[in-house]
Amino acid sequence: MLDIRQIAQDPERFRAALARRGPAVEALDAVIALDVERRQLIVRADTLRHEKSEAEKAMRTADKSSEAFAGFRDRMRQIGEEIRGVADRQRDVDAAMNDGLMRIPNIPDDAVPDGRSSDDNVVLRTWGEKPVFDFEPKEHWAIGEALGLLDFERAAKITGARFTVYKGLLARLERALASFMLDLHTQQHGYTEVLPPFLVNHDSMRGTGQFPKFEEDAFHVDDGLVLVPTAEVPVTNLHRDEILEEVPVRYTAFTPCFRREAGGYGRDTRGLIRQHQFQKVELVQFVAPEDSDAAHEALTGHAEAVLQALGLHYRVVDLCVGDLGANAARTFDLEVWLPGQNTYREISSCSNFRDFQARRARIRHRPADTRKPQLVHTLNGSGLAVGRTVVAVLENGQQADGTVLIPPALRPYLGGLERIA
RNA sequence: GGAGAGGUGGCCGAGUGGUCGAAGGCGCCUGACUCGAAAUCAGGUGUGGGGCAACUCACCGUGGGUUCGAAUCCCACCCUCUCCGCCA
Repeated sequence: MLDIRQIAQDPERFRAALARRGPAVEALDAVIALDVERRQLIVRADTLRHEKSEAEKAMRTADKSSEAFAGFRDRMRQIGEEIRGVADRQRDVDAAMNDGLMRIPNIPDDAVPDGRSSDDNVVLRTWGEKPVFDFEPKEHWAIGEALGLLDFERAAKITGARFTVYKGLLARLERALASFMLDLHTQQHGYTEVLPPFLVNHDSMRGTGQFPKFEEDAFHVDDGLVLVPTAEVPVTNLHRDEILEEVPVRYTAFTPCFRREAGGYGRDTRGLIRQHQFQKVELVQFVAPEDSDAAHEALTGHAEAVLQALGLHYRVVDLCVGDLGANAARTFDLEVWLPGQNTYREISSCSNFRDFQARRARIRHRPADTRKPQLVHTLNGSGLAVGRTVVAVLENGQQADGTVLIPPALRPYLGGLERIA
């Protein structure tokens, strides 16, 4: 959520920044108009309430059987009616303005490149090299099914499309990768491990910006709860409505993620790339505003460290405005090389939200100098998407004989196992 | 699921119809004392909104209601704790 006062103060700045995203600008004018009306109503209600409280002071000491007291009482009834009327309108206007604000996306950082789609993203750097094969590399589902360790058909039977059953060493590989990543982030990068609930309420979904715009993308269960689409939601909301004593705060969490993938019907129908349920190790940071750009670079580096340790070739791209998520001010994607698909695929998305989520979720800290609470900046990134890491390990480690070589760094987590056969 | 207790400022905790944005304590800030620190003493210290400002308004779990007036009374809901039942 953007700050209505900043918008009112300098609407042109916001208009220009949002125009880069396209049609989002129009919602801005409606919100500005509602804000003007809102302020007028506040002044009116405050004036009435002031008159009321002055009268109340007089009534405290007045003789309750006097004529003056009776006169006050009648006047007070009248004021009470007026206040109720103004307050009702105020509540409606406030709700409308707030709803509008909640639907306006974040303003992109000036550094975000122009562009309409992922084709316009800018490659910042590349690590490692494409592995060379003396045979035609297969795609991960072919490798997994040939080994008898991936079962899409039975998953479709017991649940439906876009679900998978992992078996044997592949199930263990997923578990090993998660442990490996969590150990790296907690021991080397200063994150505290968190195991949050996998169901959250609507307030949490609003706090991180998934709602109200993307309600149809989530799986809803009864009682108004929602299956988490990412650990970002429960972990960032850990500190909703709080004033943090110290920043930065860094959390990492391994959770399942559930997404309807509404609108993605034709895409990635085979394999593990686009599932309704997948697992992810997430990195979340709460930092002082002046530190968020540096924290963004650092967090991206923490995600990169996983790929480097696994020896997986990847590149880092700076998302253009057209590809940038609604809540983010800036996002760096990590794209791992998948030889079976002969392409780079997103395996991590590292975003700086600045105060956009913090304002929605009311997450603040006390700066040492002022002691006045101030909104923090929030950041998060996958470190990494575990299912897609399994894909990368399979496709990059595949051998001519159908076996898969395990990256050395991961072997301690698999009892020393060197290859999946 | 049943019975009971409770939700008040950064934290603990008092407050049962008006003089309560709220006693007291802890914590924190400033000053005194000290070479310095601790201890002690004095003062200060909630959050958010509106207004150029003086100033003003709201907020005691959430939402309604009663009343001239509600932290305080009534209703609904949410959450926490204790005991019982059930259960991985």
